[in-house]
Amino acid sequence: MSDAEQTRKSLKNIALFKDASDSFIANLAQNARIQKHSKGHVLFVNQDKAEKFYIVLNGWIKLFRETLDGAQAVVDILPAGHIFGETSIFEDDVYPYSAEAVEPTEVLSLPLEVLKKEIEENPKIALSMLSAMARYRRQQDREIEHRTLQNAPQRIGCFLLRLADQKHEGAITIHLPYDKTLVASRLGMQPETFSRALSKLKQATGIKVKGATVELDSLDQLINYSCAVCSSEFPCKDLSQ
Amino acid sequence: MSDAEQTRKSLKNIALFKDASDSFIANLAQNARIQKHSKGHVLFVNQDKAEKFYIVLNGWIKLFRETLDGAQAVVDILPAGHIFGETSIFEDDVYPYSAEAVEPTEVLSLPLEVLKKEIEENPKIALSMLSAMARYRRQQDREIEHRTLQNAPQRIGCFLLRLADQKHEGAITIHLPYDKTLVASRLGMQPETFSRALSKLKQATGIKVKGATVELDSLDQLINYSCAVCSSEFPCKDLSQ
DNA sequence: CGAGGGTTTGAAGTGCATCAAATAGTGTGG
DNA sequence: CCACACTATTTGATGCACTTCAAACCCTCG
Repeated sequence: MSDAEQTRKSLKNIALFKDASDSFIANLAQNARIQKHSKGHVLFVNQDKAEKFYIVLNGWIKLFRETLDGAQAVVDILPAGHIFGETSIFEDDVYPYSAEAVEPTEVLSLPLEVLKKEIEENPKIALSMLSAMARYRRQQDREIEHRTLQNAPQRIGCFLLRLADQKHEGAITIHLPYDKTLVASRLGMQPETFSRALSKLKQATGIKVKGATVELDSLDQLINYSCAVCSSEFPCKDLSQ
Repeated sequence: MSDAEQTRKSLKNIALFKDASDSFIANLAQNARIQKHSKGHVLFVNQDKAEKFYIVLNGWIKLFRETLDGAQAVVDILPAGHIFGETSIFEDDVYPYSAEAVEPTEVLSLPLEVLKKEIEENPKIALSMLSAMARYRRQQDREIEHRTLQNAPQRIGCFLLRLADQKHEGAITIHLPYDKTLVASRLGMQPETFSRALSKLKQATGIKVKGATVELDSLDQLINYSCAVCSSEFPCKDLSQ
């Protein structure tokens, strides 16, 4: 697939652009650049002046904020097809977090200016953006709730459930999408805590863990364990995109 | 002041409506109802069908989510002039949290339908709403970071700083806006922890606490203590509205 | 095979929660 | 104005969850 084709296809798949006009997509595509980043590369840091937004083509991007003494809080970890940096339009044109490739990663880089203009002129896009923001907001509310009410093993169980096909019946195999260390930071805990909490979850629910794969006889094992301490009914919707 | 006057004035003061047309404000005002709620009254619960949004006229509204076993996570505590329930337009028309008056409280109740229509038809309002959502998003990101990186005394210090006039030089007196128990839940900790953490903060920074008032010789005491473990530079903007 | 990261395990410490009880503060009716 | 009831707040004692530091183990890949 040529770069131009890939660009157009990637843009079309973004929920934000589902009502976008072809001319807008074409305009974006024309200004798009594909960037390849190696593991550990930092695309931008918190408070940088924002001129681009991005779409992940493959690999993984970690969004995070960090303090002077180096402690970091992971905001999110994004797979292919996800967009980031787009909200800076409304935030003094600076990024509200830092972004780093945690794997060799390709991203599409696009000018915020073009998006900004379109949002101001095309109500449909503004509405799509509002939906996206509302969805993100719900996700964040849920995240805060989880950090407050769930303990480490329960948070892991909840994370696994969101990775699984939630309509699936019977036995399932789940693959962790990235390093356990990274999952730990995504869930706001230390790698050691993650390791121990996973053992506890294993013992409490009867799931089988082997390296990066997790096998369940049924989702109910996890649902009973994790969803009891959550205000959302299972299945909790995937709000990530 | 008559109810009609108060209604109009309250609407005009909402950031979301700063670019609203007079006819829209008039339309909203016509459909507005003032409700008085006593302490403890629950306006709606998480997942209720959403038909109204609200503006706090006086008193305090607690937004929260709770699990089956009664544990609750406080999302926010809103003073006069704040709006809530408005995002349900984009969320399947259900409320994403429960709302309770924590004091005798008056709210303005307004039909979501009218707002929804206006957002769809008036790009200016859609943009205002986007700004509001972006601001809220930043606030949530910060909240998650604080819960991850700050300990209890630091979170209290940060909370006090946000209550203070951040440009003020020299000595300041800060009044806690509501019950210490409520502040504790707002900060995601137990009342006992709050009490002990406040003592620790007092001892570490030299602030003076007497009931619900806190006296500082200067903001620097708190800034050094709390902002060291935060990714935002002081002064961190008030993002609440 | 050996180096280096990721992962697990152990031991010890810290922070917060929990349970229980004392104390302070507030509003009430007498 | 006082006594009482009730709630908010503080304090103490204890336990659990998570972190931290250290070391071992495992896996992968050159």
